[in-house]
Amino acid sequence: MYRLLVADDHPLFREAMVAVIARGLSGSETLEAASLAAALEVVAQHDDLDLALLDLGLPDAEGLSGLAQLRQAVPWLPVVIVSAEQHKHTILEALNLGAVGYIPKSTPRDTLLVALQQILAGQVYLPPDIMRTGSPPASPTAPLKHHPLTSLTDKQREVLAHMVKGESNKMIAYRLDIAETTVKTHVSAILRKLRVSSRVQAILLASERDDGIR
DNA sequence: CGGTTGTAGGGTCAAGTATT
DNA sequence: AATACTTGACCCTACAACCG
Repeated sequence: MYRLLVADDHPLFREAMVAVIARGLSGSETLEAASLAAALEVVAQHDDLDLALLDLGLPDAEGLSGLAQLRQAVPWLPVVIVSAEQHKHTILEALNLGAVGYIPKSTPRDTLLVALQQILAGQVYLPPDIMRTGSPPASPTAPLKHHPLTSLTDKQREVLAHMVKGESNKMIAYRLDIAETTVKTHVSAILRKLRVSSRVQAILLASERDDGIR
């Protein structure tokens, strides 16, 4: 079915992840790595991997450098970060480096399975509670009038508000009674004005300044 | 399905010109 | 000088076609 790589230096957590995957994604094969070097070795030997779960605390990788190295080695392989850290800027940075998701280690087993299924289906997973609360923004004292969100038009803010709710372009088009292509254009403009490269990053930015889109 | 590019219609505003 | 009209630039919105 699926072939996944779990890269974590804690054997107990690694084994727990393997057990959860075995139970929830029956028929899947899980490979293990206790270090970044081992993970790079595994991905070099297996070009049929569907997903890699990468811990940020690997002994031979500092912070997100492990993700960067993995992405550089196998750009085709989707990588999801599994970490105890839940700072929003770290998540944003991981997404910038090409991660397809971010799963906190505190995630319940069932939620973890839903997240993995979502990611394997080609979607991006982010924990909703982090998107709502998260860490303070990089410039907490920056006045709202200088926030890039204020440069958005009313319609663009309306579209962004629906994006924050997790709605697809198709759903947003239905809600606003406009064509889907129109929504896409708005999204393009939003990404350009917010200086981000994906809708997920725009959503994270918007959720930091929730009042800025209302 | 998400995103980009090109095109078109409509609204706004400043600048120029004509009229009173 | 004051007012009204015209013009052109610019922006927003919407859409189709296309790509990955």
